[in-house]
Amino acid sequence: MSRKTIHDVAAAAGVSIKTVSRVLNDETNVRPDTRARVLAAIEALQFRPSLLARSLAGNRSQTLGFIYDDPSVHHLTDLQRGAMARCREAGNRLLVQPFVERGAELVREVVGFVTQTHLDGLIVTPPLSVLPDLATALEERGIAHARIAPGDGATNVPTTDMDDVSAAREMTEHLLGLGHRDIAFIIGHPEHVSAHQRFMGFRLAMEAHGLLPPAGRVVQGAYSFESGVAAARKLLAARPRPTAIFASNDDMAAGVLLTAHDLGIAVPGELSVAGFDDSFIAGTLWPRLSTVHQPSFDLAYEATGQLLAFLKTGEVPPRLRVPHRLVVRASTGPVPA
Amino acid sequence: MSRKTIHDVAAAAGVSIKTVSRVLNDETNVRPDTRARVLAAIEALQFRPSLLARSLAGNRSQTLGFIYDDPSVHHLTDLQRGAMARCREAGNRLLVQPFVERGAELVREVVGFVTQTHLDGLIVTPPLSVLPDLATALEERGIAHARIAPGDGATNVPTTDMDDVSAAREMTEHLLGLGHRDIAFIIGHPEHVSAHQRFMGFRLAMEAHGLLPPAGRVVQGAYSFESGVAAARKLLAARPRPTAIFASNDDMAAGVLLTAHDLGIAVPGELSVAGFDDSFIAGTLWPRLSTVHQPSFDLAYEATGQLLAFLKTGEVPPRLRVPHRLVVRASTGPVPA
DNA sequence: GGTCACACTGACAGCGCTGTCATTTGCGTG
DNA sequence: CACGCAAATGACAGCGCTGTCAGTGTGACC
Repeated sequence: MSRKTIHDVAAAAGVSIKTVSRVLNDETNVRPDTRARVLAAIEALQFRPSLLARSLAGNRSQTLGFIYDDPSVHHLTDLQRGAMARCREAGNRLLVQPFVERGAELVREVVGFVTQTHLDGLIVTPPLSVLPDLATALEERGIAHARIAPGDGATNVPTTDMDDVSAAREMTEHLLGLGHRDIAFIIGHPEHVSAHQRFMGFRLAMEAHGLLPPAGRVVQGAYSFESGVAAARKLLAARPRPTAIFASNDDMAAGVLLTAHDLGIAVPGELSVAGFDDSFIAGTLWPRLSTVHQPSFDLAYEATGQLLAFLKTGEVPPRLRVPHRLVVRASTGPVPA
Repeated sequence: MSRKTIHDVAAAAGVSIKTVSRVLNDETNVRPDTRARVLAAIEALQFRPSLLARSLAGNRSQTLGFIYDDPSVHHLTDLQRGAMARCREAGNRLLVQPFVERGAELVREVVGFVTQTHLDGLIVTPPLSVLPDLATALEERGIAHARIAPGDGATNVPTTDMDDVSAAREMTEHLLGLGHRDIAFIIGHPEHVSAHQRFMGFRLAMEAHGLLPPAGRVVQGAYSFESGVAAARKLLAARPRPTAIFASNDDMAAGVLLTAHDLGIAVPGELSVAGFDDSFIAGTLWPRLSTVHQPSFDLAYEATGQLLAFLKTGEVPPRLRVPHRLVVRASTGPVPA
């Protein structure tokens, strides 16, 4: 089948290609019966306008880029789904692309990606969203983008995030409320601001109760399942053991849970375990994981919506803070006697 | 920044745009020093050719589509990663798009998607890869595509799959070898051929031992975690209980495991649980899940490679069967006394 | 030194659309 | 019924490349 073009439609409808173009783009000043005739021709020919030609001529590609470099599978999947859903609604496309480089090389790659593919804008997910040189480069070049969870500090681009500090504090208070005092904490990947913020929330809550996380009770993780296992091994080898472990995401919490089971430690009888994210995995673990619901899908959905709005109006919407909520399930319980 | 074009480069290098184009496309018949001059100009201007213009003029978009409609998160993620990795290597882009429609509507949507975006080809994942009318439509319209796990039956397009029947048989034999006779089975989503093939493998192995799956021991699932929970509830309510449950993917097996824990049934002491896929989740569950390693990543990686090769040579490579392997971990054990 | 072949280079059309601007049409008005 | 004006429509350039084909330079050879 040779491709149908706007010329075929124009010929079939007995109008000029420009009129077809007008109908295609829902422009005004087309008489209803002309429009109907064109529509009929489009339908009859099964015509689909070429997005390439459209983008090239119109200087808008109706395509957004989604860039990531995330070690946590579930969180990322949800983000991608959210961005894609919003794009679909708006009739846009989403081009997903991972970037593992850093520094000048990353900037080159990303800018090249945008330039080559005529992207209208970019959804920048953590940890890429925190990199200052990338942010600067994008702004300097006038590349529209939305940042997801870039940390505190004002941005002059559409931004969505959640309150990681408060969320972590709430979870810590939940643990404290259950009587725990010796609470261990597994920090997330240091490149993510969320890792620092969650740790901050934890410390704030502890301090509010006059507690300091004792030496050896705070372990560096990397947001991956494996790093959760490694951290748990270390923490659970100590004597006395902490009575609770707060892992700063679900994937790491899953590692803690598994390790506890391996060591024959009852959860939550002897050890409470808390996660963060409420990703798919949280509900599949046993015992079901107490966690903080992080609306990853919404975060990306809203960011995409904001970016689209910005593209249309040119106005930067105020930072959107998506609400979280504590989800207490079965993995946390009263401190053992 | 206004976009740099091939004209800018041509002017800077003191050659015609066509020569720049030649250098860009690694064509022959460019004198080395001319080439060097052009390359230098490209570098100096940080020029990136527009893929849109290229595709439009050259009639090749260097972009593949990846279409899916999969209820199993992990399997899909791995497929996408595989396809993306292969595309990257080849300097292509991958446009990921879900399709939930069926029948004529699906065909319309997919064909429209390909036409609009000038896709060079399509990676068709299960269950879309089994739909006969989609396959026919794509072939009729000459849309190059690779099918992943489309089931038996010859195809005249690049195809990759694994031997689901044998794999399920091996897992069943593993269970039989542990002394289990009363083995329950949870079927996958009926739209996927793999669901039928895995069930077939199970039955074949049982029959080889003179066993028939007793009534009520075979339950329909849908490849989702929730369907695994529902199926397990049903199966574990029966008296006597089966001594083993073979769920035809990991997500459902996770549901079984959780349900067993909820009911206080020891795994593998009182009940063995087997999965299929060896997805991310399998290693995070407790006890660690015995499963069949399905190389989802490779499946998509190879399919993409085959499609790319087909696009280049026009020759349909023979169907590629990616090897699987039984992964015995901790969730299966000897039949209880 | 002339000829020829071949490596190299460039001019130009055109991919399928949209933007700009000119032109035509339709309709109310005096 | 001519006139004026807004609505409707069309002609045409051009987005940034590649394909085609014609043209130019260069060296080998007699």
